[in-house]
Amino acid sequence: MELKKVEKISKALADPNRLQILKSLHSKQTCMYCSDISDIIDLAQPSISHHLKLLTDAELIIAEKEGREMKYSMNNKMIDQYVKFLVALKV
Amino acid sequence: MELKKVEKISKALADPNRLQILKSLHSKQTCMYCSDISDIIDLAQPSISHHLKLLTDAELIIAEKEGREMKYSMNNKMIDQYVKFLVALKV
DNA sequence: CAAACCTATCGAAACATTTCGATATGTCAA
DNA sequence: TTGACATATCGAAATGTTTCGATAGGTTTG
Repeated sequence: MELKKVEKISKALADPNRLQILKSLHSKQTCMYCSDISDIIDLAQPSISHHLKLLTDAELIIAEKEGREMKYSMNNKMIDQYVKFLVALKV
Repeated sequence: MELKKVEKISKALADPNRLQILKSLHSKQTCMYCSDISDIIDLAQPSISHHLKLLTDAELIIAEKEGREMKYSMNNKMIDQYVKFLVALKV
């Protein structure tokens, strides 16, 4: 994995609200809608949209349009790749 | 691992210079001194000191005083803990 | 089609991070 | 003890991130 990509993923993980979103996605064991996320995180709608964009751009989550809603799900593959890089970093 | 700690480690990993330091620590398969790091990274001395502090505070590297030099080495255990958190995040 | 709804984008304010020159602190060597 | 060296801290400028209100762009429902 490119350092640039590692940096992007690390940045995406470096925020309490975004970590909370990921934890919720995990605990729900399924996808979530924007409205679900509003219930969990105490931020205005544009802020939530912003955080979801950063997570999506880092490909940590996958966004799918479903009617007028957006469906978000965890991208396990990207976590695996990131983890692989980290493990390879060890001496 | 606490979310606060995950955030701190992620922040520490979210910078190209700090990633470069970690990669160098890995490739050298050993500890490094500040001066070694100056050779690799094109930043002023206070900036390098700052980056090393963030990595040390996140416990990704271990700093030891050795005479008037500082010796830095990778903290594999912290990487393991961070990785464990990430893997547990998957659905 | 119009109104209601969901999400994204814009612009700006608040806040955090990065960077460096200057300088302080601690350590060794003569 | 003094001078040279290694690293840390301070203060400030530049840059990046987070947040929100306002508003725009699609989509569904009546």
